[in-house]
Amino acid sequence: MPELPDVEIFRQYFDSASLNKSIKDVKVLDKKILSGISPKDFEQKLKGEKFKSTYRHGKYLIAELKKNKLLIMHFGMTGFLTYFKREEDASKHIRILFDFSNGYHLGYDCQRKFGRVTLVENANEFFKKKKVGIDPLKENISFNDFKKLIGSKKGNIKSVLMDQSVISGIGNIYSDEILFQSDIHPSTEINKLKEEELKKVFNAIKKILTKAIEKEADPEQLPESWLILHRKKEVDCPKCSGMIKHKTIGGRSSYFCNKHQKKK
DNA sequence: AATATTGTTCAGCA
DNA sequence: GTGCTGAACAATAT
Repeated sequence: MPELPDVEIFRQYFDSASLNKSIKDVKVLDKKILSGISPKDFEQKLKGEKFKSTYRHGKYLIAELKKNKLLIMHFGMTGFLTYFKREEDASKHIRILFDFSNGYHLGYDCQRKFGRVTLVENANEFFKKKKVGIDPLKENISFNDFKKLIGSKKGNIKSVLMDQSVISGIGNIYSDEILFQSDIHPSTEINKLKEEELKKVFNAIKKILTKAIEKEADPEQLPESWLILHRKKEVDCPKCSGMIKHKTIGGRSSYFCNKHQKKK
């Protein structure tokens, strides 16, 4: 679930819940979630601090504490944040817990433990080491830059869209959505795409991610015409008279319309 | 009971 | 070096 729009909503949630509150205690409930730092170090370095501001890069949420102290969170497949007061309102699978001095708690919940949390001094260094590509909403890249960026890649368009070292933030669900709305079959080789098709993809990325954030990344609020609400085999296409098909592409479960997303 | 699942990473191979 | 495939990771739902 947590792709770029979801993480942006997490960021807004984090802001309204946790900014400028004194962190009274930190509990690492599952050390597997931590990367590159020991639970002891992590807890020690955060205790008594405050989250000052946040930003997002791709699927990463970054919270700044003091200068040169940044909490970086990735949500894996099942991660989310939960802010609550009473213990009985805590969700299952909270792996890291922040206690604020106002008596409230912020939980980092991650059922499948694929998410990772770390504390770094330099975010750029972290992203460089991780080979994380550009954020498609933050960096205002031109169509020409986009062409250069993905033109150096080979393989099918879906895999390239999901390649985090090129563009950061697009996962399985949104790559399907982008191609669905661009009328392109997900397994189309990227070098077979015409200029106008690339342009469609370029525009769809921004349009779809922005719209999804506006609708709080909540499927119930997203337009009925989007593929995201019809990710099932053999249902009618919400855009044309075609049929939704399923296939594994780029190692992921992909859905597409057999009529308006014809394989070239 | 077998299978599938929104993400990332790595091994093995072409 | 690049790309592809499959596996591993872990927990749950169908």
